Amino acid sequence: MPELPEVETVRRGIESRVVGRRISHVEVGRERSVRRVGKEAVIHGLLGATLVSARRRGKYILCDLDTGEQLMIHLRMSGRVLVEKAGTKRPPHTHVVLTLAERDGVIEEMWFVDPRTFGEVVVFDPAHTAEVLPELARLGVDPIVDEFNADVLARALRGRRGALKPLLLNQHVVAGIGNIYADEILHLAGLRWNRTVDSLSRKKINELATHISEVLTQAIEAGGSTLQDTQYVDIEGNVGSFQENHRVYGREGQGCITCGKVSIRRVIVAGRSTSYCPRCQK
DNA sequence: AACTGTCCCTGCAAGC
DNA sequence: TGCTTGCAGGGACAGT
Repeated sequence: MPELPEVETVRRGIESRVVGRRISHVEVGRERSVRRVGKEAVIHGLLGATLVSARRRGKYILCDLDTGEQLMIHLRMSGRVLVEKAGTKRPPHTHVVLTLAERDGVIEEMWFVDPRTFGEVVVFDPAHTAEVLPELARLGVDPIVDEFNADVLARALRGRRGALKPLLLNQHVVAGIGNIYADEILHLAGLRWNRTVDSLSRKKINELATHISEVLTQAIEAGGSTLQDTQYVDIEGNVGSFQENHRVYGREGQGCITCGKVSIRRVIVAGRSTSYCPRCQK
């Protein structure tokens, strides 16, 4: 499922393949994908526009357009962005198609594909960001885009109650971590999902900050994680490889890579499947 | 204010 | 074999 590393990989793909291209045609096949502002705003806002940048904040991709408006793409659970030559057979659930004006004799299309339709494509005036995308202002620190270290993490966690894993999943605390990377980070940090913030020594916070940066950076380098359902692929259709480095996620019942002594256990925390080593994570 | 549980949706795998 | 059921989960929202 797309979390920060997968979204960053898609962002880089958009940056290299779509930024600088003028949009000559727009198709919206399923209105649910554009539910926030509606079909007309998306078509009218994108037609004739050129993407001038592709940024990311948490799991949100934000592109500036030369018209002054912005394009936001959120993949949620099953969203994919693909670029293919015009005329290529589109996969099922291709809900938004942007035709990119001819270049070097080739016409390409950017597809937004999303079987489960949780994802979104939004076009909006940045002057109205607070009304259209109020959640953007509430996003916490992005460990890759923003300056991120133990002090920043300590500040983000200050005053927070409850278990550590739900806090890592809370986009208002740290933006971009989802279920897979939360489990991977906690295993590397030797911390169990139910630890509370006030039980963490300064040394543990330092380690946690280091592991957040490390795991996300390494996962970006690996092109993200593609699970068995192979939902996630990058803009060229390639799978990621970080799943080969997963230490706990999806390894229930298998031996812990760190201690080799006990099996990875799985419980449900905050409605999410959670894998951990009962020996290495305290 | 900040926490937890429910819902949205489809594809896939397990079980009868 | 072919159906039903459960599971996957990001984030908004309602309820506490």
